[in-house]
Amino acid sequence: MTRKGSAVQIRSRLPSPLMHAVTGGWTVQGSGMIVRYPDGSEQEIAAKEEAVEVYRHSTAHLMALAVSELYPEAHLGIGPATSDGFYYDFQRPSPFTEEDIRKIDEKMRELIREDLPYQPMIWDKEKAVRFFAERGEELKVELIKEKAGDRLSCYRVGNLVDFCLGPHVQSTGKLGAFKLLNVAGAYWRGNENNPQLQRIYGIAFLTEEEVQAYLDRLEEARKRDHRKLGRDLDLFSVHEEAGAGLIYWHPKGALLRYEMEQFLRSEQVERGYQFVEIPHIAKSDLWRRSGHYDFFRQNMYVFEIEEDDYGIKPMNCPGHILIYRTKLHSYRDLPIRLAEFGTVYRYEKSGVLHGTLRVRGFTQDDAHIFCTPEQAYDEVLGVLDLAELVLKTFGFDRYEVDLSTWDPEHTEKYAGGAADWAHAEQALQRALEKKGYEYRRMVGEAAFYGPKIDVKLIDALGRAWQATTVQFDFNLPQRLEVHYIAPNSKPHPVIMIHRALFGSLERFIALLLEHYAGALPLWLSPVQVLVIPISERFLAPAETVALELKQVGIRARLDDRNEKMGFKIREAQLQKIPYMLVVGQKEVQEKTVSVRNRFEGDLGPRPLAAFVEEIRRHIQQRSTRP
RNA sequence: GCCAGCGUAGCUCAGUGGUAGAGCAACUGAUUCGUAAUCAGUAGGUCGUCGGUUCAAUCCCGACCGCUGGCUCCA
Repeated sequence: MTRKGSAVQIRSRLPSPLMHAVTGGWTVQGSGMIVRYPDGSEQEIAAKEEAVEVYRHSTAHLMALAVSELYPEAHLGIGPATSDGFYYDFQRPSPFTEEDIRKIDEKMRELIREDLPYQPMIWDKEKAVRFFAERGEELKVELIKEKAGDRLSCYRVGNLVDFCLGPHVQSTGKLGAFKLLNVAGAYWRGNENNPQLQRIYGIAFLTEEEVQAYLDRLEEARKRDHRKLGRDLDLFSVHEEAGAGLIYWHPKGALLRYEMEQFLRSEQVERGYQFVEIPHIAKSDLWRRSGHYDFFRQNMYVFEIEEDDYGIKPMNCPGHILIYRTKLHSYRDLPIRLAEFGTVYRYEKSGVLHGTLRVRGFTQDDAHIFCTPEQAYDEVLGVLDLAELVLKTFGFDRYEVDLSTWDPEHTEKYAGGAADWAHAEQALQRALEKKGYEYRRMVGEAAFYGPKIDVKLIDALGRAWQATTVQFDFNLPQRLEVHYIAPNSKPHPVIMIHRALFGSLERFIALLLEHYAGALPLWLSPVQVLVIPISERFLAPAETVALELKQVGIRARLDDRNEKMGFKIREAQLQKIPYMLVVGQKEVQEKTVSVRNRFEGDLGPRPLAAFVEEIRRHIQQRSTRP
């Protein structure tokens, strides 16, 4: 799963919207779970992962049975296991209330006590279709018609019969460690145009302890929620009167962004990137030519100035292209790498907004690489190298890598020709393999304009969010005539690679906060050192200490409030300030400061110069700890 | 956008068809303190907004705004 020396992790194939499974604690040989296959045969499952999946799936059936008994008017959708539980979709005229969920939970436990068997049956397709049609289970009929062969399996538990591949546990008495969590609307078969069903989510594990552990972790996750940390640490705010999905960065948050930008700016300059700046709005002429009005208009904010239509930029690419196009470029000039911390605005549906993870205005650490086809592979590799440095520097060791390719069945949906796509995919794939990353190939997941590599990071609740992205673009160079002069002195279309490493600063900061539970690495901490005089009598020497720290570029603050030291330390701890320096009688006499670290507590006194040396080293090295 | 839940002081949360409370934070004063909360006092809310029902609405109903968990979509 994890390649030696790298840190790639692929999550289970059916991700839950909630958290990952709690693992560990499984010591017995074999799972001890006997499952029943469609042909009636039984077998003990050895692997815990498989056992728990069956357990969850059977719990989903149990829930469907409970629902069908309590609410006979409810019809069945699908009910799979997820990475930490299960869900089942129901079609019902009135929504499930929280009271309904409680009743369903109770009913399930009652049915467990009845120890009802899961009985497999092999039916003819015709019989199954008739059976479900008679029961009014039209969704099941649709599924069977589409998915089943001539013979198919169904399972009966109580009065519930479900079209299902199995296997299942022997009887409901084997189940019990579960909890129903919430109800959500979910479109039938994931299509927005289909009717919306009601999905009931639950968690299920092999033991009650694991269920509890999961709930505890949910509670823990709430504490590292970036929205809470952002407020508590005074980093950013969102304002109802100003609009949803628009982030206001406070001084401390802005400082964090500044540090991140400084870091990445210098790394990019070292690697031959050049920084540009472009306006935030452009006339519709540009968006029309770029194709954004055809493909992205529903996400754009448009308005009018003196009878001309304008659009706020949803992407930086056309702007960078305008700069590239101001002169003819020889193949000798390439690659040209134009970078910008570019703020873009996109209309996002209100229901998808989420803290700073999904917003309507955000700043990308964007760059566009203009190169020749021959240079593409090296450029992609260079981007991946830099991406790895970024993720490592910020302490991320858990991420997913996807290679999104086009759908070869529907090539007409895409810009660019087959040769372009093949060449680009190969460059991406070769670079991934060179880096030794384990990745998932996502066929048909490419943008219409080109294939891409995405790196996704995981939030506190286990949800994956795209950060780094490397995308080829066959659309813009063509539409906006982006060329270079080849050795044969003819213009050739340039290869354009769009890339972002943080993805967006807003999103990356959210993930960073959740990753560190707010205790940001020293070099990123808005306040690095808090100087605490023991009482007002030592205000003057403490002030001197703070001043000396500031003079050498350390972000130090003095807590000059008339409070007890313990109180100040408590607040500093809650603010996750990396170092606290206590100054009192002893320190003044001995010409030292007493150092306290947020993780290690009191480290004792030492000369200020020694402390400065140590902390500057950590800052310079961008240590992720302390 | 859709489904469900929620919106009371800066924060966390009580509460009621008869115009609202606690803790923390803030402010004032006292205290001058040795590694996660010193004590006392003061002030602070058109109960998200707008409409409706009612003699009377923070509470009941509706719309809108915003937030949360999903779905669809995405950096």
